[in-house]
Order: sequence, then structure tokens, then C-alpha cells
Amino acid sequence: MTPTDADALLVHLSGTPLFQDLTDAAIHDMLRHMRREHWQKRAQVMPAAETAERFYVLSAGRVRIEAEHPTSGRAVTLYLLATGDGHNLITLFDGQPHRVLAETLDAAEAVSAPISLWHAWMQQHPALRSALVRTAVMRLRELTELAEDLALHETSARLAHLLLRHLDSEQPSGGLLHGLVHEDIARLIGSVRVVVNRLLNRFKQEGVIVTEAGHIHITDLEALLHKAERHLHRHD
Amino acid sequence: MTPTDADALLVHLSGTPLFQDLTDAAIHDMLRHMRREHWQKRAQVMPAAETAERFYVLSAGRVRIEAEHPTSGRAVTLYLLATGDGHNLITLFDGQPHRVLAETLDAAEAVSAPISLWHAWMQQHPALRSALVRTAVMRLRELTELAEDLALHETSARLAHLLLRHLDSEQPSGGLLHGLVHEDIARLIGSVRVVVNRLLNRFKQEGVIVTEAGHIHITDLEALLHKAERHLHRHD
DNA sequence: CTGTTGCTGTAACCCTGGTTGCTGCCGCTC
DNA sequence: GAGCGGCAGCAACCAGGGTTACAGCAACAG
Repeated sequence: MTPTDADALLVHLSGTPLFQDLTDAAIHDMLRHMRREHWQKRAQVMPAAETAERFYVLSAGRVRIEAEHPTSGRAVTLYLLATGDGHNLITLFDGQPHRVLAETLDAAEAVSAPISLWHAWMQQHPALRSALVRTAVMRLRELTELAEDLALHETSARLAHLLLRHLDSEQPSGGLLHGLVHEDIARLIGSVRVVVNRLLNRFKQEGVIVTEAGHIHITDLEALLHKAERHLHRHD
Repeated sequence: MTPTDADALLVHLSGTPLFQDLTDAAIHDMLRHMRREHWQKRAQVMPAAETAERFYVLSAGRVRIEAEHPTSGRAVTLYLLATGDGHNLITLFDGQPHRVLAETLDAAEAVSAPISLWHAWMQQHPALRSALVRTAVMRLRELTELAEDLALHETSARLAHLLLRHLDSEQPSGGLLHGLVHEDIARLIGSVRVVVNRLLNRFKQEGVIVTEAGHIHITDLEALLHKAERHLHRHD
């Protein structure tokens, strides 16, 4: 990547969790060895073959990481990546390939470098290593929550939970769920489009949410919390 | 812990993934600062309060880590710990408490130390740090598989998958599943006792498995693989 | 020997939620 | 403005699997 490109990206990345404890000089140096990619909306990206050798950091847009059923065509999204999030953590740390699907939700952009380079960087910058480890642990928490949800809660509770996690955020535009269609939401909670539609309309009729221009707003937080069968442990 | 106790444990632990790259002297030194605990079969152990401050390593027996539904009483086991496995990885790395339940399946035994001590040890022994990170990443893989199973495969496929993962092992005694009752198996696949019983008997009638003395043996591997809706990617 | 406890084996019941299929609606392109 | 693709909105259908309830057994304790 050219120095000017790197300068432009520095602004985006220097505040993100992975890089926040590094000096601008260090980031700049790393960026010079990175490859930059631009992807269009709704495209399959970071194919497994390539992914086996590189670690990516999203610099713009959203990407969902999914597992797919071999025959039925159904899929669950394991996590949603946004700007600053890394992809291919597992292979980065254990060297084994990890077969998942990655698909952009928006026009997106990422930088990447071979895993061996990242290893060297982790060596040089302990702050980078610990940031990477911390995100791995965050993923552990997310997946634990997902598995728990799938095993113990029915879909209406999972949907309510999803809405609570993303719509109670300060952002007016609906946070990470912005612009997702029912099919996308369904995959986030391990269900299918028709069911999500059904539940969403039920929620509307019950006065728990309203939608305007494809956008969901919570009107009765209390009721939604009750549906999610959860108590707010993250708002104390 | 007394030096003689430490000597006895050294044998058990020095070959396990967490400690295998450390010198006996280093392990011995760590053990002198650890607390040793013995637990009886089927007991709730490592309560959340205490767990917030210590990291444990199982030195004998099995322990299952579970999430529980707040009201219905149902639970999923997130992972099964065996000798050499650590507990409380998440808190070790991010400092935040993680609320899960731990229950012994056998009479068990563990050593533990405050998290701050483990941090110091990771500092001194890079091999320890990387072993801990590797196990965190292994847990990520396990949980990904669990979530994928729960979201995409029906219970009969999940049961078949579970049997394949644990019974095709060389061990004659049935590996990690040894001595588990139907209720335990149900929790491992996010279901309930009655359903597991139903499916197990269906498998028997179809000639896929046989049971003798509460012990499960696979008789038709091909059929079981088909039921699991999976191809053997770990046996190549 | 008998009561108790824990596990397996079933059967009847029924509800959540996945499947299929079709109707509009909107926005785009040709 | 006609045609088309993507998406929300329904309705009918049905099955996987969770719930409840109980019977038969073995192990163990009193």
C-alpha cells in the first residue's frame, strides 16, 4: 500500500480496539505491508483458501461470518464484523484453517497481511498481541451467549434479545442492524425469514415495537425485556 | 501446597497441553503457590463469586460447564472439562466475571491460583501464555461447532454427531461420555432426557448402535455419519 | 425384606416454528 | 409503461420435539 493510502487509513484504524495502544508510527509501518481490498455490497468475500493464510481487519462496512448447513441451504451468522474488527482470529492463533463463510452487508473495505507477518508484529508489539487475545475472548463471550440462546430460549425470546442488544444503543440509525432485511435477522437468531416476519408483526400488534421505513424502534422496553427472558445485566 | 503434594501432581500435569512446554522446575514452583481442592461426584463447584478471582486447572475427574435457563431449569453444557483443562479462561484474559455453572461428573480434583499470579506466570513463561491462548482458541472452535449444531441440525443429527465425536475414539471405555446418564447427554446437545431416550432407542432399532451395561457402541459407522449430516473432516 | 432413590422405557398430548406457496408493493431497468 | 427482482405480509399445513405422567427396575439403606 502506498504511504498516502496508509495515511488515509490511519485515521480510521488508530482508534479501534486492535490498534488503539499502538503508536501511529507502528500502525503506519504495518499498513505499508498490508494489502487493501474493496468489496461491493452483498458479496462473498475472504474465501476459505485465501483466508487460511491471511488475517484481515475491516476498515469500512459490515461483514457477517456464517456457518451453513451442507444441504438445506440454511445458515447462522456467527458474528457480525464492523469497522475495526478482525477476521480469521482462529487461524491466526492455531494455524489450522477454519471453514466459515464471509459476506458483506454493505460496500466494505479491509486491509490484510499474511499470518506470519502478524506473528512478527505481535512479537514486536505486546499491546497488539493482547488486543488480539482480548478480541478472541470477546468472541468467546458472544458465542457462549449465542449457544445459550439457541439451546435454551425460543425464537421470540431470541429475537427480543437481538433487538435489545442492538437497538437500545444510542445510535439513532439502529446500530449494527441498520438496513438488514428479515432474512438477515433470521440468520442472526438461527431461524428463517417467515418466522421472523411473524414474530415482528406480533411484537407490533402488542405495541412493543413500531417500524417506520423498514426501521425498528422500541416503544415498550419493559415488555421487550420480559420477552427476552432476561434481566439487564449489562446496564447496571 | 506442600512440596510432596506438588511432586505427586507434577506427574499428572506435566504432560497436559497447558504445561507441556514448561520445565518441571517451573511447574513445581507454580504448584507451590496453588491451592488444591477435592470435590465429590455430582457437586456444584467453583462458584461464580470465587471464580471471579481464580483460574483453575483440573487435575482429576470431569467437570461440565453449563449455562442455565433462568426460570425453566433447563441447561446446556458449554464444554466438558477433563484432566489438564483449565477453567475461567475468559475472566483470566479480560478480567470481567463470567457467570456459568460448574458441576463435577466424577470425584474430581483441581489446583488453582489467583488470576494475578497467573498473569505473572504468563509474563515469565511465554510458553504458558501461548498454551492458554491456544486453549482459548480451541474453545472458540468448540463453541462455534455447538452453535452451528444447535441452529442448523435437528436433535437426531446432534446426537449422532456427539456419539461420533466421543465414541469413535480409541478408548474402549467410551471416552469422555463414560458413565453419563441420558440427562447428561441431553444437556450436551441442547435437548431433554425423554428425547434422547427416544432417539437412542430409534438408533438401536435401526441397528446403528448397541448398548451393553449402559454403555454405547457404534455398530454402523456409515449410517451414523449419515445421520450426523456430516462428512468426516477430522479423520483425513 | 421393604422403602427410597435414580435411571430407563414409553405413551399421549400439543405447541413452536419450519415449509410451501402465493399476493401485493416498491424500485429498477429496458 | 411494461416487465422484473427483491422484499414484506400472510395463510395453510405439518412435524420435530418438548411436556407430563407413569411403570418397571436396579441399587442401596434402614
